[in-house]
Amino acid sequence: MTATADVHDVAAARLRRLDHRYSRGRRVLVDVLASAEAPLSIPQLLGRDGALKQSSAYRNLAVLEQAGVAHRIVTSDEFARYELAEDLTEHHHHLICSACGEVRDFTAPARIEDDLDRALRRVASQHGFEPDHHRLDLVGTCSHCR
Amino acid sequence: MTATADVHDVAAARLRRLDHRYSRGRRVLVDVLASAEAPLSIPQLLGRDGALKQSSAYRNLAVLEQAGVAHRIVTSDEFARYELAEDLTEHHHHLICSACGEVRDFTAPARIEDDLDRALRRVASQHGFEPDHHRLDLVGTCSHCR
DNA sequence: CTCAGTGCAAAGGATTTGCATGCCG
DNA sequence: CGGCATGCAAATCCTTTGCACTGAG
Repeated sequence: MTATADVHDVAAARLRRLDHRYSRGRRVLVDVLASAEAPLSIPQLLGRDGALKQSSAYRNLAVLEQAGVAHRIVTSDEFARYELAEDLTEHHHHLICSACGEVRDFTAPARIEDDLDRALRRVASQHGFEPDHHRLDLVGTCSHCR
Repeated sequence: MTATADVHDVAAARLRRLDHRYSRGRRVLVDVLASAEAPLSIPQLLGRDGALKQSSAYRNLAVLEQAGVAHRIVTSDEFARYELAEDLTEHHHHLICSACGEVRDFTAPARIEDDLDRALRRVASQHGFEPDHHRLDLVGTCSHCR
């Protein structure tokens, strides 16, 4: 599977749908996000590819998020972090280190996910709430900060 | 039950432990948080009690969080929000409206929670991660914004 | 050609901090 | 009294925006 190529195809298509171009800067962002093992902050993104410029990165990440290509998450950390949209990766959750702010991906057993989804749908309907997605994070201290 | 009084006692004790005083401003913050049905942003807090001053509120919420009395949460919203620490309320989760940013509390069935805890503990140990707590949010659109 | 995308520098805005004053212990 | 707490205003710092320029279609 040429997963990365697929991601670019999808990204281009989703941007086109909103009359946006899949420019070099946006492609680089998607590349970096696709090769990351966890959500990245803007400083981290800029650090991973010197061609990225701060203001353009902010702008393009906003566009990518609008288009459903990228997803923005905030921890208690000072920076927002970005990752590829879930349907471009796989459903996963985050280990968040409250000491250093780092985030790491993990997946939960399917049975847990299923039960959770069912329960959340029930709760949502009780509150007249239209569910979009759930967010499950484990907050604690990473092995490095212990 | 004089739950609110208890909360103040606990708050005072936890602050004292760090050589901090349970001043008037801090008491007011705890009062407002205790009577709220959801996490509140600083503007919301200031609005609920005119005696609260912005800079002191920020400072005192930071102190209350350090002391384990209050808990800070961030949504995709522009403001951070505060609620009482979980052991002063009861374990709950949040419905987060991605349209207006409002947050509402809900609780999940005990079986779900138990399964989740077990699964998360397993995942954490696999990653050499020291778990503190989990965070489960349901993101979507509230009845008001639909 | 035209108009979205880019990059620099300046502006915004939530949060933090300096400093003089007030108040609890 | 001594030191933390307070409040105003000024400073910070992540993020957004204005504007002139570049590049994709």
